[in-house]
Amino acid sequence: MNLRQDVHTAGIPVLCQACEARHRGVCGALDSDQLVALAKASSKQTIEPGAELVGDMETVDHYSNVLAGVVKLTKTLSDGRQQIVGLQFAPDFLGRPFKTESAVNAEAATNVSLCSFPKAAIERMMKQSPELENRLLRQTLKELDEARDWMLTLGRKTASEKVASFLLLIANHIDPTLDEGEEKVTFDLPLTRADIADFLGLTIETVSRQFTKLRADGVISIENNRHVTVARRERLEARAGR
Amino acid sequence: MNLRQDVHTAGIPVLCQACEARHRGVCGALDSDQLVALAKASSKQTIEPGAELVGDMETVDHYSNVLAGVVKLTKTLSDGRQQIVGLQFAPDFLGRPFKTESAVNAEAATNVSLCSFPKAAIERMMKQSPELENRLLRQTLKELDEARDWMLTLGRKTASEKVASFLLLIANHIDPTLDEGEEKVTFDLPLTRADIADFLGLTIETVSRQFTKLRADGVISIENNRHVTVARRERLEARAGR
DNA sequence: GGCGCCAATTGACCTGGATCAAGAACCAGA
DNA sequence: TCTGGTTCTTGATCCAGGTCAATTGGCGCC
Repeated sequence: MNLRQDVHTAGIPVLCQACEARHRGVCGALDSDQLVALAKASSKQTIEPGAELVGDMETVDHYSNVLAGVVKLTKTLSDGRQQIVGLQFAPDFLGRPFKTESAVNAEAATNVSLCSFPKAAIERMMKQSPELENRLLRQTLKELDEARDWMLTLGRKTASEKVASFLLLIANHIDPTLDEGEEKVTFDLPLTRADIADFLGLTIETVSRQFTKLRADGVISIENNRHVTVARRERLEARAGR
Repeated sequence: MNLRQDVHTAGIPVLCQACEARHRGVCGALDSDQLVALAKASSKQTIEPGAELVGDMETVDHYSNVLAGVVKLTKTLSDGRQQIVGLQFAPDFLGRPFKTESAVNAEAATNVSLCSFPKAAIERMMKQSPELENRLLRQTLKELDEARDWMLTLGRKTASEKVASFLLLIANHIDPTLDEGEEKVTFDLPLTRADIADFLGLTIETVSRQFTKLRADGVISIENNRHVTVARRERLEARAGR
């Protein structure tokens, strides 16, 4: 985590080396001239939980890479009902090419650090570099796959399956290296109960009750409301539905 | 509709002119040499409702353009619960670049006519033509926007809001020219009640009851279970939630 | 026309998750 | 260490939508 910050604060135009290392950032697609140009235009910023990054219907003038933390993408009905339609983890790209207005609200769920570029700079480079466009296409396809997976969860799973699915999703994102295998996993929840409810299409009370049930059944334990230990991942997977 | 078939049966390498005319097909991105090559490799096919186009987890060896009809993309849990995660209308592109296996099931909802190409041919052209990749990126972004819109519907809307949203979605797709304005609209439902239920995350009984209610309230009328007339679109919109 | 089949509707009842209302735990600041 | 606000949990009740069970309607076929 500190490594990433160093890359940026050092002021050297190796911008987004960290993103590249994780194989999904957009900057690795550029040649060194382009990188220098982009480095000049880019800026790193740190954001507090709850801060709004991009307002719904707002004109967007920059794109960003998530360097650390979790960003939630939400949609809201006029009466206040809210749904989280996506979670962006490092090193995801943030922004909607080819549209000036965002259809979603982007908000920091945890402390977030971002590297952002003016919209115009990225769009200029997209025209020059097909490789950059290719990366954006891959990331977009990945997000589409994730969105469709989640539609199955939202439309057809029960509350307890939803909560189990959510925990697995977080577990897999926090440390993708131990994806398979590893029976026991530990992580901090990046979302509050209210956020989790908005992600799952449930109420906070239902989420809380499901956590209680999982605790009672010895599947997980929770300390300080955030720090989760999954005792037996296989049992969570069984509950998540296949 | 017959126009499109003529383009293909005529055997002339102006393949997918029809797609191009609708501004979203992929073929317009190619130069004439490429079009000739693609025309040789492509084949037009007509498919009956209910026929499976792409099985879940199946290896995919071709991509297609939807020329007419509606294709449903579904996901299914092991116990049979099903969710429609996308509807593809003409001239949408069908296929998942950069992956050999499909994560969804594709099935004809109505009579469908397709123009399909071998995977390899498209992928070769994608490398040559950045314009083609650009079109795929735009289509994918559009699908992502639609998926996220639908997540809000699945997670947070009531049954009656869901049904109203669905009717508007179909109405807007059937004839996009009369998008705004036009108080009265008429169209054939491309989906059965069971399909609609799977799209909305409801049961057929609930869908049916909501239709009955809309009929009783004079918002719509239905003939032969498929032919829908929306009497007052504005009232539907009010019910769909904003 | 009558018959069989499947899709859609309708009704009666049940239940998972929402709602409403207290508490308990957590945490920041003094 | 207390104190006040926020977040989380727990309990009691309610209701939208699911489940189960007929009935009706559309349509092709004999």
